[in-house]
Amino acid sequence: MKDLTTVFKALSDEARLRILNLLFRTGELCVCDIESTTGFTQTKVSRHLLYLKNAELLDSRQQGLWMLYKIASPRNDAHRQLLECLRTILQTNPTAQRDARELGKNIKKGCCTTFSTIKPNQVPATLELN
Amino acid sequence: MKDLTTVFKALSDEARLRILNLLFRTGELCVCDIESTTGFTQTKVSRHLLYLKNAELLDSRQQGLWMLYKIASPRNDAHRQLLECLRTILQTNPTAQRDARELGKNIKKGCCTTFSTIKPNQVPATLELN
DNA sequence: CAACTATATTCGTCTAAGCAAATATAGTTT
DNA sequence: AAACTATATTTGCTTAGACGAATATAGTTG
Repeated sequence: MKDLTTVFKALSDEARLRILNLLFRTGELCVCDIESTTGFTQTKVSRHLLYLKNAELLDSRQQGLWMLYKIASPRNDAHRQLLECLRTILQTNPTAQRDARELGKNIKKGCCTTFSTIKPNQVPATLELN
Repeated sequence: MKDLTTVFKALSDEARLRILNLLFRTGELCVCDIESTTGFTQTKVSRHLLYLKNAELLDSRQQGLWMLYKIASPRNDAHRQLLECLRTILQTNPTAQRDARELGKNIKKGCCTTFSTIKPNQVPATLELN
């Protein structure tokens, strides 16, 4: 039960839900992309990413100076179901949709995501403006 | 997004998850059934039930002196998916399973659940002792 | 209506967790 | 190696929320 409360605690904060949403809609982002899209301070983004990673909601890998984060690959069926549930819920959330549009602008301007799986010329449909 | 964090905050506490689990496995319970099964104080059970109800995770109805709580009926698709996800996750959790067995004993002894939908002679399979 | 019972609420205390600013760490470039 | 950059961690402060004990409320029974 300890694990479960850890996961839900990680989800019980607006900043963390917004960060998760960006990652659900892109695939992989560095800290500064999240910073510029949300307007959060660097400390705040970094702290919350750690929180989400401890709850096994995110995986990360280092790419040179950048640390790239993405939604965790599912550990088991329950884990997979939870992640799918989150994706669905965030899909229809107004704040989450607004952030997605903002991220779309950032990517088109060509920010750090050039190091990530998403290139400026490959903006996914869910991020398109309008 | 405010609503979402409210829901996950409600889920981010072990006591509340244990209470939810009992309700997923029975259908409807009064406060004192939850008290005797979990060993929580009356204040604690009552407070957490309110928390869960505010998050629209529970519905309640009054039956004489007793207040009966049950898992909320889904408001929409996302809500339904979340509740199903929770049910699945709790199904395989060791603590949740232990509580279910404890509740099974209580029901067989015939506690307040005689006022509820579950009668001592109708203990559901998921609550059977071995 | 008075005693009783199940549940809800208030109160005072204590711990967890959020935040920004400052600092540390580690990879990169010159 | 020195300057630079992206990210992580520490520090000190402040707020949210968990708890039990005590009390209030409201339905029930005699």
